[in-house]
Amino acid sequence: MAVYCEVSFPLPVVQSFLYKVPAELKDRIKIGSRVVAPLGSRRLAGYVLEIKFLEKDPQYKVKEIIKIIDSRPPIPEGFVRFAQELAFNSLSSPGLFLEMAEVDGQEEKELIKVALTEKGQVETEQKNFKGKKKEILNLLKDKSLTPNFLKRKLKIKNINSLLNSLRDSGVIEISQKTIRRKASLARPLPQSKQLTLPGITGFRSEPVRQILGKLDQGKSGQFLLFGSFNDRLEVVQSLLENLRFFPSYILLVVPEILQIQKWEPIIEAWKKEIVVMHSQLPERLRREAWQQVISGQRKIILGPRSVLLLPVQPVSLILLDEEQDDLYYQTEGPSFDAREAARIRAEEGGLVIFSSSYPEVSHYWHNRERQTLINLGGEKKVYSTVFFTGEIDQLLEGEVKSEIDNRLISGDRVFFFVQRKGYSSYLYCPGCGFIPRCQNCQIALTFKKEEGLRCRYCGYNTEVPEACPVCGKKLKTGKIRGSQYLEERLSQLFAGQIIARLEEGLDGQQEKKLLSKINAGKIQLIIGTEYALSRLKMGMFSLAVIINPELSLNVPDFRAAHQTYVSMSKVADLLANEEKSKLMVITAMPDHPAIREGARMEYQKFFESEIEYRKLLNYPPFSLLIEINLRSNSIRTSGRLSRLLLEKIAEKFPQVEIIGPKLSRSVWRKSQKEIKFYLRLKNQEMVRELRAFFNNFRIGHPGARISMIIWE
DNA sequence: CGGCATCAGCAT
DNA sequence: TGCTGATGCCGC
Repeated sequence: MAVYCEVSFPLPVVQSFLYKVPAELKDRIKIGSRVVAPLGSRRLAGYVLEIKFLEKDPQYKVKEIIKIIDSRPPIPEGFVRFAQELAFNSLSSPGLFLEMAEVDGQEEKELIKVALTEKGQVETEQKNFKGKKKEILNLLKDKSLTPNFLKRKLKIKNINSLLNSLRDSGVIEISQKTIRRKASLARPLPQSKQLTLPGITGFRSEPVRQILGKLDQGKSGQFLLFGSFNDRLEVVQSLLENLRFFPSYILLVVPEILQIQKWEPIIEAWKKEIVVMHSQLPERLRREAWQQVISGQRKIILGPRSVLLLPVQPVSLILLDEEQDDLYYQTEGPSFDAREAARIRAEEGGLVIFSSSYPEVSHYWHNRERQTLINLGGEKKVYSTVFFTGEIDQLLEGEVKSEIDNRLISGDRVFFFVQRKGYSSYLYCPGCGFIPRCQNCQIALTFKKEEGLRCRYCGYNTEVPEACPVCGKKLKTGKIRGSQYLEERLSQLFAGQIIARLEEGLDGQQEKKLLSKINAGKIQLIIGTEYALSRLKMGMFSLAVIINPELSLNVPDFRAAHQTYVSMSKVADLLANEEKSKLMVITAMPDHPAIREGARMEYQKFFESEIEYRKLLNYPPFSLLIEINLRSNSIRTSGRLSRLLLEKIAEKFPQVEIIGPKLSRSVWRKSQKEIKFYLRLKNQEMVRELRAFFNNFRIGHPGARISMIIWE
């Protein structure tokens, strides 16, 4: 009987590979070992998922492991299982997640360098080559370079075929050497004397008792902590106090690095115990932080979703703050849903606390049903709300203007929340109210003289109709007032005032300057889109004006109302907690629950009406939606794949309803198109089967970049 | 992902 | 015929 092992590589290849373990490595190989193995013509570092004993080789030919990298201990088996489960759920490879878990990087790296040979020196002088080859040789004249550098510098797609042909004609040589780095050694967590929890103390004792009660019984589980940010912080503070001497790690997760600053009170209070970790930390600081973590000196880790992939054990508590935030699943790099990752990690015996002032609607519903909802009560903020249904131009000259004038005189800041940057126009029929809409997304098409009608969501383009297709009248242009329009109007009305526009497209420097001027009170009028909300401090405004929030109800997504509610509440959060604080909403739909309750921060009222709507339309939580995204460089390949995929789903899962597909823009690379569709399921039952099906499909089509998000 | 084969378009 | 970029398949 020979020893074999299953290896996963950090490549976007879902399947693992079987290797034979040579006799001399047999005793040292473990689950979680890092090994070097031949794959194709390459030698690659991968991770051992499984060790097997087989009588003989399977059908295909099996290669041997080259060596074990044992400069640090193997990754704990529990963590390997976590990576596997997460990879299965994310249609990704365990190896990719395990690689992300190596905080201080690989200790061995292959460095490839290209240099001219003597023959090459001569031939370059003689100018024997043309085109790209000539350019490569010229660059190599005085020094050797890496293939990647050449690729970027000369914008060559297929650098290796060029280099290989140059090497074959003997003018260059390609050398390879391994770079070694010192690895940090993980030590076991120092044993603590305290093994059971102490009597619960602290201000927020009731919810804390509820949470810790479960932990004390060694059970895993989850809670939804609903309440204002400050109330939630108090609970966290009390949890940390009670867990202070508990021998386990605590992960505090925020949706983006920017949000870490909101946690300053906790960071300050726990200076000696907490560590902040994220990718933008300089290399040296990150290593230092990691040392403090693995030595057990600091057991509270605060950071973005990547902290969920830190191989620390045991983890007793994971807090996912602002759990409704899209950034938890829409981020660059291997895609995974942080909420799911947190849930899986907690299966080893930890607790997950999802936390928010405006939880995702079905999440709230499920937790209420399961009685895992911890309700700290809504916002208790003092401010007044006014709704206007009129035209913004007139309002800006009348009531709204005098209000703004007052604030400017008393030195306060005023925030204007707009839906988009720039301008945009649309067409409508003055006779019957017809608006040309996108045939895919059902949202109003924007109108530009030069390019006609275009969908800002999927890019669908069409010509301007001569007349209204319904009643034959001539179409008119309507205008949506974006940030640019507003800036122009405000600068006319408030001559002499500096106006800041905080929106996508600012570079880091500009943004910093603007923010520091705003914070210093030098700029009092601030216009911002969604982008501005997480960058401005809470409570720094005395007046906020929300302009046409109903536009965001238009996006073709069943979560549109909730997202509108969230951004309205976030604007309200920017107001100071004072009698004179005022929120003005200019909208055509003052009675829509998302707008009415969003402005007042009445989450539960919004929830009650939204849940009715969900029930009516059979959206989650009353059905389960799987959102599938297919990404590719060319629409043709992804189109072909999506057709194939949908055909197979229809065949294998006839009871599943397919919604879509439609074309949309990638959130991260806006130029990249993706194909999106939804599958509607009655309940959880078939989810695992569908996941297996998708993973299988990926093995058959390794080029396909598919991601899936489950809304239940 | 990266290596490798294959193909089409284009310049010789 | 050879160069070059694009596309697709595969790895144990």
